[in-house]
Amino acid sequence: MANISDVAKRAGVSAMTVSRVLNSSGYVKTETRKRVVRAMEDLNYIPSGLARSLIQQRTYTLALVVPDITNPFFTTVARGMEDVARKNGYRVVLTNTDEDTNKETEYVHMCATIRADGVLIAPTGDASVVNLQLLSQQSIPFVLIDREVGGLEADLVKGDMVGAARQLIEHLIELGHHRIAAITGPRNNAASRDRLQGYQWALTQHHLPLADELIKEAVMTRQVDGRFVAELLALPDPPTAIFTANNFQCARALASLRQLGQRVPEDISIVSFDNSDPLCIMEPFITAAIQPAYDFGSLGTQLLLERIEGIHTAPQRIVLEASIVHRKSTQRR
Amino acid sequence: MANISDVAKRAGVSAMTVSRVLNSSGYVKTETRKRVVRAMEDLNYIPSGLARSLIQQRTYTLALVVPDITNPFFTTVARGMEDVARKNGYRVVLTNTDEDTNKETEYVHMCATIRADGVLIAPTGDASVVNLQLLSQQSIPFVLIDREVGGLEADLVKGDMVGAARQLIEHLIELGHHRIAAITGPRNNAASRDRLQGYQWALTQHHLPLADELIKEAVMTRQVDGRFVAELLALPDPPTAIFTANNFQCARALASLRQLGQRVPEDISIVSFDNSDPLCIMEPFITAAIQPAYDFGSLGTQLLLERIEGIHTAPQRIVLEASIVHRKSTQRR
DNA sequence: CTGAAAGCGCTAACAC
DNA sequence: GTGTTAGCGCTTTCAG
Repeated sequence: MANISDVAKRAGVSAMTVSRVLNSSGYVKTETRKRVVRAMEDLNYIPSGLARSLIQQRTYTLALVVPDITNPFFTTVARGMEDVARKNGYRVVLTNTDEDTNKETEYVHMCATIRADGVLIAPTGDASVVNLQLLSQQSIPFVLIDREVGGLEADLVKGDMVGAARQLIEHLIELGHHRIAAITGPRNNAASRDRLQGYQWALTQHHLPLADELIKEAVMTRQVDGRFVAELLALPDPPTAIFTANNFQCARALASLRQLGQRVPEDISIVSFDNSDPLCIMEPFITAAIQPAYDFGSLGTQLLLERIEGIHTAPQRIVLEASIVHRKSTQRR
Repeated sequence: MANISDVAKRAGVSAMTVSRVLNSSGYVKTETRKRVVRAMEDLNYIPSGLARSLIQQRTYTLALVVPDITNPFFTTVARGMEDVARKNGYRVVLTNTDEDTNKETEYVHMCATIRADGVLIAPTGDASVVNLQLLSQQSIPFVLIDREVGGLEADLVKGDMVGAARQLIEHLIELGHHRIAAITGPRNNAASRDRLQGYQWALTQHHLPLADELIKEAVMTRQVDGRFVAELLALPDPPTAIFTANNFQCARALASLRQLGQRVPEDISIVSFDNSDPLCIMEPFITAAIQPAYDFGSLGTQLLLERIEGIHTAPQRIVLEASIVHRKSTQRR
């Protein structure tokens, strides 16, 4: 692999002149430039990003740290990030924590090792605070997406999940449901807490009782426990509607319902979050709160780039509205 | 951000000793080591991967270049790659070409710039050959997955798509279908060609006519043209079954059918490739050829790592069988 | 067991 | 316009 002095030698100039051509900086005689360009082509020269980054103290690399790259929500975030990053001359490195705080630690460490210029991160939970501190220590700017971390002031782009959950539940209440189950994520995760809070507020405001047995705490990944639905239906006074807090929980709930011979929405209603996977247009039937995932990525990255350029100082909080999409998974009771 | 000589100074040793501790290479007195470790912790020292890679001429970074990271097939490939890479001390950088050969060129260039140690790539099509040559020029090992490139000898992991498509079509034929439509990908793409070939073989072997009007050439991404199905059904002698060549084509076909009031499988049967997205377990009803996507990633990466270590020399070809999963989208005619 | 010198490939700062 | 020198942060090589 040719390096800069190979090119310089072949063009009969110094390395510095080659560097100038490379960066279109400083003056280079047109004729010299041509000779240099020719030499670069002859040698298939591609400059080393490593050497460049080492001296410039800039890698033009951003990292995206998400809990599950197979979740359509996060792949959409990734696209939003990618687009903004590319437009600004940055690369993106994707990483996947599997909702595991230790893996997250590893990846955050990696971000430091590769000297990423900034990190967009959907933290696994409140325990992520140590990982974020690591980034701060290394003075790597970061922006949180989707999830806050208890007691941490930082740039953030999230959805108004309390409000969205509340609307979903109120929709059910208006349809006459008052036994509404919730399958949500773990409580050490701010996104889950918000969604559950919206659920609780709606019930409380409408003077409906909160029943512990109607709340199931599931994981946010694909490995959602399949028994929750059966347990709910086995209750003495079973729910007539189910609220699920994400893509996977909803899919699993639907599968369980089908297995148990329950029809949606005739026998039971269901609402969810983020159920927007175009792959599932085949059954576009879940009434859901759709968050603007692409904007999470693009706005988050813009914030991050501003941080990197050192433009503003006070942490910014961007809260985006979700849109409630009424489809066919709910029915009057 | 602390560097190696900061640590050295604090520990009262030379940079070299710190390096030895870092790499557990050479002898360091236990006591000295302790002092060094202490200093590293005090300073939150994280060594620069840039400087390290520059001198070692190894980045321990692999790249995965796929046409669509939102396709569950490729996210599964990514997981397979990630797992093997991590186990061997390598990082993975994911990139997304959107089935666009120019974007692919950019990303391949990026692989060279960051001095990736190797590349796993599902090429966009036959035109990708120039991109692969670029890699060869830069002596960056690569392994093809899923798709061959016309006239290029290279390491490869793919599925037996001809065979799998043939089986799917034969299944339909056995059910009494003889007007079978095919919605496949572009012909400049080896994977599409294989699938179409399997379709054609099956028909030919069973002495059924090949009808051009039954073959629709779609894109492989989400943006599948929605009119194909309507066009097929508008034919004087419309098909009684449809074969789609990937996830997105199948989803779009199903949506169109539903819109047109066609029931599956009562009115029309449908079979597909790779329809294994767990998110769609809600309607697990497509009879499909499921390729071992995870193995594409893991085996491909193993091959790649062997290449990087320079273990073997003759290009290896690994062809994996798909499993035909009979579900509920087909019916006797 | 530890250190000094050199250099990976590039560019910032200064000469000429 | 172009070249020289120095150094980014680390490791290799060789000395001690």
